[in-house]
Amino acid sequence: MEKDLTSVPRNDYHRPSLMERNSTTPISEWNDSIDGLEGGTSDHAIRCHLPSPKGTKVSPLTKYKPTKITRSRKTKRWSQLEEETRKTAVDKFGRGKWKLMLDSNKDIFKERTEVDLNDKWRSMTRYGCK
Amino acid sequence: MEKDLTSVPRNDYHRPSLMERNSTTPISEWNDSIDGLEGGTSDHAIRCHLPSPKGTKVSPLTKYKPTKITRSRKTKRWSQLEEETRKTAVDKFGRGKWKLMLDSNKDIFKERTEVDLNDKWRSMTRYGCK
DNA sequence: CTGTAGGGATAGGGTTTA
DNA sequence: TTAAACCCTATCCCTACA
Repeated sequence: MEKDLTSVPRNDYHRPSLMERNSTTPISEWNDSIDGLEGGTSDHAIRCHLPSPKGTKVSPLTKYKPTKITRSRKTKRWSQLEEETRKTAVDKFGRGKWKLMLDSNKDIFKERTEVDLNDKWRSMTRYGCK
Repeated sequence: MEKDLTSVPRNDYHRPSLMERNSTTPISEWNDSIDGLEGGTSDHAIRCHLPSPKGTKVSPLTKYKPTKITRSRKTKRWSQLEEETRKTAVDKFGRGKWKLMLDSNKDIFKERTEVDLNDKWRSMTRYGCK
């Protein structure tokens, strides 16, 4: 079953849910969470990377494994105006008030979500760039 | 970064009552180190300690418009011990007896609320995984 | 009033694209 | 390869209701 690729805006709230997107994805959400002792002196930054079970249960006949994760949105780089607005909004409302920023600048962030704002903020601060 | 950084150490976090949390919502942001893999015992010495806004502007009588709030707790993933304990407790007391579970494991669920337990249960069962 | 259920928003880990 | 952009969902907060 193919999905429609008409670049649905994010209003379509059909969540494909990993399983639908990639049927070989193991349902390992909490079976091996190693983030145990974080209360206090958490000092382990190494996540165990278990071997991915990919390929262990794939029938040799069904070689057609469309891992195309049909993104619902096309990648769109942040414009200067958007970045400026976001920066100002963070100074004004504080970090984390993404919804508020969004509502206050609907026209500018027309195609962005709160998560996008958060993502942008993260990528901007991740490497020292303010 | 010119944002105010007020870190709230999770360990010393005293969970106030609902009313207390509801009335005085701090505007402060927690210190966000992006990496999250800091030693924990090496860099928590120098922090700006802003005066606590407790009791400065609370007016229980007027319930103004529900303003957007900021989080007062930093996200903390459930440890394996917590999950195990919760799972056992569910088997023991039955689902929904969050307060009971909480009281029976105060030491483990030190920083969790009944709602947290419920939330965890929800996320665990939300996708068919039990 | 206490405690639970559920909706909604954010934080952070992961994946895909450029 | 790296980083930006995007996705997924665990966690948190609030409100309604039993």
